[in-house]
Amino acid sequence: MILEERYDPRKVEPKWQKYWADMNLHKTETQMDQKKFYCLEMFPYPSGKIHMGHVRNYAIGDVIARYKKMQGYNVLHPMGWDAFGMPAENAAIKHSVHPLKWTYENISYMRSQLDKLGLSYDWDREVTTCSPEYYKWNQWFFIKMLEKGIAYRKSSYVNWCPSCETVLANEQVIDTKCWRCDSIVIQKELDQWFLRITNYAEELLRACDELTGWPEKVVLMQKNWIGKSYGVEVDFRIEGTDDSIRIFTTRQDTLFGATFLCLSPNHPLSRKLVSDKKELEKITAKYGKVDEKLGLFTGHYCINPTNSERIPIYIANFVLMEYGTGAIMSVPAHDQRDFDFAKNYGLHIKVVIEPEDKLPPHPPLTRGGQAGGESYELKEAYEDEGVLVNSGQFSGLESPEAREKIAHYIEEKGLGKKVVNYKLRDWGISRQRYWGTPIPVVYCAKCGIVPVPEKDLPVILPEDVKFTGKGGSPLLEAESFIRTSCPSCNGDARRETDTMDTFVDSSWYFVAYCLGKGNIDFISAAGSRPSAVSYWMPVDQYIGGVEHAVLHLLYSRFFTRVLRDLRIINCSEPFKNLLTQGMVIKDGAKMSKSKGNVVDPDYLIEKYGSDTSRLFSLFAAPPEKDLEWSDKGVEGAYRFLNRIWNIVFQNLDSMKSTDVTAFNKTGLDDISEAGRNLLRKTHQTIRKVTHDIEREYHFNTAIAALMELVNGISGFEPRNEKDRQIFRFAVENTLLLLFPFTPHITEELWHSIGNMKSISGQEWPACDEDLAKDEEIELVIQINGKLRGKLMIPRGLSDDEIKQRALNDPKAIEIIGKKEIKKVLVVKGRLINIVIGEHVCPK
RNA sequence: GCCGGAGUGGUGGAAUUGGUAGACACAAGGGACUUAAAAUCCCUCGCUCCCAAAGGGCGUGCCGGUUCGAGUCCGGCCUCCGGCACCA
Repeated sequence: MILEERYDPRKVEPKWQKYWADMNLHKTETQMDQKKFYCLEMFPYPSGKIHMGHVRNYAIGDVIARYKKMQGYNVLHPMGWDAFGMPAENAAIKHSVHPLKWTYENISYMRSQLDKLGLSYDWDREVTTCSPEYYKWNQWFFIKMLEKGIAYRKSSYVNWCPSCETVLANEQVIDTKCWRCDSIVIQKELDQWFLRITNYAEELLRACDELTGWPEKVVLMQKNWIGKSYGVEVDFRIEGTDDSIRIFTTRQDTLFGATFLCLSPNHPLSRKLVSDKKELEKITAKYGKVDEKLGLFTGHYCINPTNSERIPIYIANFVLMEYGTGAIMSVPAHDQRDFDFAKNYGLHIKVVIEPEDKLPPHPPLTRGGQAGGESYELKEAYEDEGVLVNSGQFSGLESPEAREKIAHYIEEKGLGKKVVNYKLRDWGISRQRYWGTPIPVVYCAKCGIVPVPEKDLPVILPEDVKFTGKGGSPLLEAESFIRTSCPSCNGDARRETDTMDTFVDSSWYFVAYCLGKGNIDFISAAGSRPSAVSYWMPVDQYIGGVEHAVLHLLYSRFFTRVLRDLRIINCSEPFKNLLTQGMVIKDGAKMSKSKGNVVDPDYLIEKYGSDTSRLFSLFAAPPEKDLEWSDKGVEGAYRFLNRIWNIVFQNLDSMKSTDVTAFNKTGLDDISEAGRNLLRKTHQTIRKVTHDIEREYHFNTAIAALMELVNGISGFEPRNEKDRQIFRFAVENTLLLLFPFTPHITEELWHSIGNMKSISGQEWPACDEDLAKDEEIELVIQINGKLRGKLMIPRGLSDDEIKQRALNDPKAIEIIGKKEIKKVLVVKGRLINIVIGEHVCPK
């Protein structure tokens, strides 16, 4: 092979991309007897073109995949398309292009972009979520969940634009207004499908502690999202009726301080207790509005079961129906929201907790004030824990103990019970949209809701529909789709027109990759254990943006458990290790079209090639941190690759004629000092690069180490045969170590020096610790902790010898003078610290 | 408000368990080559005192502490970023 004088990535990169494809080098087989590594990057939404965030994400993944492969793992490294979603539908409305066409054209273009990046994907395993072959299994899982009671139907609220007559996603509601027509968005009640993720709340929470390969931050976010809390439910009898209101609280230590009770406007009792329905409607309309705290007195009272006090019942817009019991006791002295509310409506404020120290900054609280606590003025609620007062038999206890005792008392007296609550809600998956997986049920006048039988799956999403952007989902107009017969009674029936949330698609795609294109089949797999899935799962390394820290990752953990319970999979956690890469920033802000600070990957690849683009993305910051884009930095990366190219080109003849296989450890005595240094540096670099990749994938420092090695090589002039061997050894190892980062140029140079086989099949270099050892070390001399000198000493001196040398150092002698030496500390291989007194030694 | 994370040269970032702060780059300045430029190569590059060198002082957001020794550990602040946000 002939090496061009000048490095031209436009020639080099397509050549090797074709070579790898022709050789089928990235095809992966399931081989049960081989150690495996499943490397996965979050698949993209085919929005049109890839952006720099993708480049970074996939460059990181590709380095890991190629590195693991060189280490002898059987690596699964797949890619696919998260292809259902709203932008396709928006494009249809705006540009009259069918979502299917739009999506597949985008996929085709983006696929070519990924190929240009030289990513080592096994495309035989590609998944496209909008293909019937794929979404059939969304439907099948849904049916299975329906059978198991995990999928269910209930009424819920959606964002609704009255003008467009359509449902809006949260991100389409901008400042309470419709994104397209600026109408005020209202809440509309609809029957929708839910998945009972809350069944798994406890398991998902507990297993968080086993996610040791995840960033702590993400684990914490998941825990907070699940939001477990311990408390009690207590019944408050409504005066003059047989009804009672059940409230939930975590602060039962403040129970004696409850001076009123609040119901959610959506609470079933609200309609019963409020006679003025118009007022109730007003409050209901403001339900969930964060800025206003509104209340409505019901005219009814209830009895605080602990102290028999009669307290008013209010309806309050800020009480959530979805959490706890939809009713709360209000303790204005110890909850700021209740405090504000009480001030607003002139309600009693009764202190039942005092701070233990009773010191400012808390407002002065007079112990034993008159009953009701009106005798002093509070400026704000005291929300911390403390000592109970005005709490009957519990007065004098501290909050934690009081909570235990009061909870026990409540259970004993039959007033309520201890409960655990979670913030996690069931997952609503119904979307009133076209471009998604049809939910496979039919509605029959006689039989009600009937699931589509497995044999009739998939329910195909019809193509001939109209996109107007008005009047809800285009499926509502698709008569031939809607009209069907009931699978149970054969009578006329209507299909469900809602489609599934696209998070369903991405909750199991990593399992689909294990089976491969055309082979996804869980029917024959259920109950048995398909070898491919059990071999590959879990994903060993998952890489993606932190924006998916909660939803996608939590849904995937949930789905994996459902699949486990269906005996399709034999692990509970889908992702063993997770790397959340930082954003790509330019001029201090996230790249976005509106800011005009985007860098176009196509332009970058055309100008510098993908190797340079990859190298810079990996060099400029460690993967988990944000990456500040720098055009100049890209130039620097390009320059570095050029330097390596030039080194190889300039030494081509000598390298070709040097047999590096004859090079070994024997006969090193006659090597020149420069040769010895380069050899040592090479081994040290092997060690450092390996170490940095292993330690949290710190590619930036690994690349820095390679730059140092290249600096060493370029300053080295071989003078004899041994030198030439070392030179070639150093260059070959540079190429091997650099290969996962910049596969094209290294493959080119690898072949140019006479290697016949692909560099991708080579083993990862091993460091020879003997050869990596420094012969001399630099001894740092500190006096009283301050750097005062440096000394080269041979490796392996004893502490005493080191002390002698340091104390004999002229500079040390000068500074120490006649002062007393109090202590001498030797830190092996690093430094010596001589501690001396302030004054001249008296002796 | 609550929960996280981060503050290091002109810039991006290094510094493995407390042990030489600023690796490696970028930018800048100077030089070589060239008719010239680009490219390439070489040198300088935290601040400061000193004509300069030698040498000294200061320096990892701020204040204090522990230690022979602190970017790293502890306490208290400040600033920025991210997540959650009426969850009772």
